[in-house]
Amino acid sequence: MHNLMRALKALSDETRLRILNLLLERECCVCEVMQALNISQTRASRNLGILYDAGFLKLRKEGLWSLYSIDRDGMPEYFPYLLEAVKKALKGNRLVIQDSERLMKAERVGPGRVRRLRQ
Amino acid sequence: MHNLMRALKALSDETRLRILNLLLERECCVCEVMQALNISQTRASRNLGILYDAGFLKLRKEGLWSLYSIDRDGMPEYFPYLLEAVKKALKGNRLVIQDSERLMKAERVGPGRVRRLRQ
DNA sequence: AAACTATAAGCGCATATTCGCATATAGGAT
DNA sequence: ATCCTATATGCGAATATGCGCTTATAGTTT
Repeated sequence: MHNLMRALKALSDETRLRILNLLLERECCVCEVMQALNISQTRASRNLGILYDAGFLKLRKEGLWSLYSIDRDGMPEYFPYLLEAVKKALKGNRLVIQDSERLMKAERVGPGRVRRLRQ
Repeated sequence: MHNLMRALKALSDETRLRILNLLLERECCVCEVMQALNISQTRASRNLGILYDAGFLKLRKEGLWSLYSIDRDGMPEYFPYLLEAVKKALKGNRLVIQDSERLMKAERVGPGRVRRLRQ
């Protein structure tokens, strides 16, 4: 019950739904999430952490980068139902389409350079 | 997206998950929920209302009673995935089993009499 | 070694959520 | 009409959540 609640709480937030949408496409590092959603580093990292703690994501470190992706093998057996619901509900959503488009243009550079690029 | 968030928020609460567990078995009035979960009238009513607003429940009035049940026909197409996840996750949970047992013994009497019975 | 970079975490503030108490509402009984 | 009953709602207090600012951590480069 507690794990279910944590999972549902993790999903019931716009930022985290948008992040999940990205990760349903492919593995991302924190700075790619920043760019795709156009949010701060703190916010990207925190919300990735919440999805991670809830059991949706796995983490792979590569140099300075933290690469998050959906943990299809490690998640509880009922999680795929939640992901399926999210996928269906977000289908065609304007915002998440925009995010996905920005992800394609995103570069794997850190927050420092992202900040410089924005100006 | 907003509807999805509201649905997920509605589900990410222990009281409401326990209520949903009852309604997955059968239609209930507010006072039956009170008895099964052993909670206050306010709390039962409020949380039923939240599940209702999120789109999970339908309401049928019968005299003084408000009879809530799962709105299988009226809910968005992706809701059943959420319900399936909840059902699987709660399977075997000690607390919800207890709730279900107390529901069987519950009587369709209002909070006044419930209060008297408790003492 | 020092300087730089990507990410994580502490802290404080603003907002949201939950619940109980009290009260309102509305149907039923007398 | 009044009284009783089942449910809903306004309000306030306690708690939780989200985010930005700042700083810490740890890997990389020079």
